[in-house]
Amino acid sequence: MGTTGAQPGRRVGRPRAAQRPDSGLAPREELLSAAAELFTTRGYAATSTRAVAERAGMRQASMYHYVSGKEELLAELLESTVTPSLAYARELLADDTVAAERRLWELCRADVELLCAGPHNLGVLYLMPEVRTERFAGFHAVRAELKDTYRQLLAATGVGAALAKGELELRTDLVFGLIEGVILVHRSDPERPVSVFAEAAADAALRIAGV
Amino acid sequence: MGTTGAQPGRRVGRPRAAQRPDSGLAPREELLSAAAELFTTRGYAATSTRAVAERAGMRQASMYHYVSGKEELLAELLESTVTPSLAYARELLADDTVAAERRLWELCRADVELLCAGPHNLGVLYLMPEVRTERFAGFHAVRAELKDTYRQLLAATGVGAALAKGELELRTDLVFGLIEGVILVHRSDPERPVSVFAEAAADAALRIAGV
DNA sequence: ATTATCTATAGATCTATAGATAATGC
DNA sequence: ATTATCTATAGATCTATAGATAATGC
Repeated sequence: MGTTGAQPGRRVGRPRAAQRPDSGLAPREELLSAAAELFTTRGYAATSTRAVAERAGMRQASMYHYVSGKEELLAELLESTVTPSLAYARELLADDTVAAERRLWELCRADVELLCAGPHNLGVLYLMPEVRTERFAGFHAVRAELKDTYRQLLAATGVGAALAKGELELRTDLVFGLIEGVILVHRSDPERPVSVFAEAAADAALRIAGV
Repeated sequence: MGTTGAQPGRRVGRPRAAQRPDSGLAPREELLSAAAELFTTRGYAATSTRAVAERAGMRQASMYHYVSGKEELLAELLESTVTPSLAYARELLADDTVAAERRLWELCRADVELLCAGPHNLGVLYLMPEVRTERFAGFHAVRAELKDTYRQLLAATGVGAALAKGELELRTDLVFGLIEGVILVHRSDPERPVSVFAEAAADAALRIAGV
């Protein structure tokens, strides 16, 4: 510990120019949180390093003490959303005490919950054109594995087992697309309680899958 | 005519510095087409006026002869996609010789077709954070009307008539969200023939609606 | 001495305007 | 004369680095 977690009072290093109420977050986390808010609301390219740093309570140049630049912030935010998803997906895939239909439903529900939860709608990051570049290959790899787990779960259902390869792919794409696209729905009415919404989306996903 | 439509050969005004094979498009259309390609692939903020102008075959400054700036290009692209949608939606809403279920399906199908068709995936424009700003109020207004038409069609179905208000809104949001989100699915596999894909998406939408 | 910050700034953009130029039209 | 372009550029960014500074740690 030590370096993480903001200690109150006596801190090493030159004091910040504009100090603000202690957020309790370590500087790097403050930066990530600021980036999450700004990237999701204004977009990645439209957000300057100055805006991120200033919102995290430090000057623009100080940011480089913690991260190599804007790209690193986005890469980390992307991976931090998709990695827990994949971990849970694998757990579900391995658990054959529960029917595949039920596990697929649960995966959908959990993912919507994850994407819509948190103070900022991290899911919208997935939709940004900038994310498609090679720079975020790490994220893409994890995401592809997640999608493959969806496919395997779908194939394990009664209906799925009977599908031709192309048809299975299409349905996987539709289900996965619905789950990721559902962020847009959430954005259109953020008041709706996430848990109810996540269940409705999971129901919808299974209907789309034809399960 | 006259000012629209590129005449071959003798054209008024200083010749272009770098002339290229005549696209057959009027300069403004060339700019819109260039913007469509760049905005959809790289994102709005990440696309410079220079990139747009140069791709349209003219120098950066010349662009201002035709448009007031980047925002106008985006505004026009947005409205040009949603307006035909709304026109068709109203036609369907008025046509009571066909069952509401069937009309809703047809609207979904046509919208997916429209969003995915064309050389560039215009639908992804809807997803960009920049679009949420006041500047694009015109687009938002038309889009809201389109969504309301979805709602009315859904309410006119056998199932829809029986729904409570909140439930109807949720299903409208899910259907509308699926249709707009489906762009992501298309993007993940652009090879799939659009017409087949559009029908699959419309099927999925009705299943989500519970119709 | 080490650390976390700061200020200052170089160099690379990017947007929008001013004013020149090279065609056709009359 | 009118038009469509061009070149040039001012002014506003924005990113990333260099080097100074103000704390604590030893």
